[in-house]
Amino acid sequence: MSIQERRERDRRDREQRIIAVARELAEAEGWDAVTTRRLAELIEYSQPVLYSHFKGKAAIMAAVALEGFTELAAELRAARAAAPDPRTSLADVAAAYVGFAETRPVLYEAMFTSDVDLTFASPQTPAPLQEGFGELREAIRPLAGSDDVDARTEVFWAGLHGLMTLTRAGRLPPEDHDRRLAILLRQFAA
Amino acid sequence: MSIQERRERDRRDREQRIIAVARELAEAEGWDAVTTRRLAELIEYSQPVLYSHFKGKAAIMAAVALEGFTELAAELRAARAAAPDPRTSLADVAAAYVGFAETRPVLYEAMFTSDVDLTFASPQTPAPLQEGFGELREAIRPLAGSDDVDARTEVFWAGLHGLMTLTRAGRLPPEDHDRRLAILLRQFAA
DNA sequence: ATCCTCTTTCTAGCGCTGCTAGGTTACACG
DNA sequence: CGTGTAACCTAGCAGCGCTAGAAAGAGGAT
Repeated sequence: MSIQERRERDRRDREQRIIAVARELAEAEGWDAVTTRRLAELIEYSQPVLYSHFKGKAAIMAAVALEGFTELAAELRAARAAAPDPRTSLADVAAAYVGFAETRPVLYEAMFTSDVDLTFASPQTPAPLQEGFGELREAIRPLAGSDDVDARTEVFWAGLHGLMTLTRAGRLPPEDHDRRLAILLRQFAA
Repeated sequence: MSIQERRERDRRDREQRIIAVARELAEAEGWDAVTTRRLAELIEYSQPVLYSHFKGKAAIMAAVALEGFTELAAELRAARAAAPDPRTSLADVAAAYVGFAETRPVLYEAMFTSDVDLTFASPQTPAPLQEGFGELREAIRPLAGSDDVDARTEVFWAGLHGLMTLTRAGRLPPEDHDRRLAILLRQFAA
């Protein structure tokens, strides 16, 4: 038994290494630099080994994205927990979201812009995704009024996401970012 | 002179054909299907001819995107012009924006999600881009209150853009789309 | 200790991509 | 009717994601 256990452990370790290396490479040189050949070289195995762990390159990106969702959820939770009252809670959670997108742009890209197939808004949705959305929702809830909380959360999220993607793609001038965020917050705090 | 004129006209025609064919191919099979080889085959010239018109594939996509911006601006203008009073004008313009993104998703992708290098929010910004944004701004203006109109427009735009991209990427359930749009509109009509 | 088996891993290669160097063809002009 | 130049194409480079089939290695049985 122990031998097989060791093998499975080694496999899991190697899989983790693939994910970690893919992430590091993406963060250092962008997703375009993440090729199966370079990944193989970095993990010191041949290319086909990657395909014994993942269905393809997209699946590797999805695995990195999942890590991102876990971290984002943790940061949103921390921001909400640290907020003194519900009034500022939304601003703090929003700031955490924006901070995440700004400091980990490559991760954000894999999570939201690239079309890795992670199911959203469904029972099969992985837990970290639901948790992240949940933090946003709880920050919105006290301010939701008569609106459906989920729908209102989705709209707020879309606002944040739109601001981040348009700014990063050079569609919005970065210098006015804070002012725009303040306007968005005011719309939803009212 | 006439000969050279004819040649220049032919060149312009061919350049337009490249753009048109790229767009058709993208709309029929998606941007992944738009390869330089297939484009060359469709315009019945060899591959290098493309590079005598455009710096590379990205530049071809940018040209298609520019067509998209022109059409979007026209549709937004029409929607605003047809709106009876400023109160409904924003809703109509927003509906036109959403309609554009939904009926021409491939164009929308080239315009906003792919990173073609078109300068935004700058004096060098091509006219169609400025016009499209201008239509949104004029629809927002009567409702802006004390906010900076540009900033408020940008936030509203980000909201629309976020809703469209998240929905298209499968991050938001399509069936609640109208409800979300209504919430966004209410936030900005207040 | 040796053989066999089955898993793991690698080598090699397919068909594709964007892009370009260098040779060929066609055409306006003297 | 030659000639210089501009237009164009053939062929190929280096890279991509992915995979078939050979080689190597580890475990169990004799």
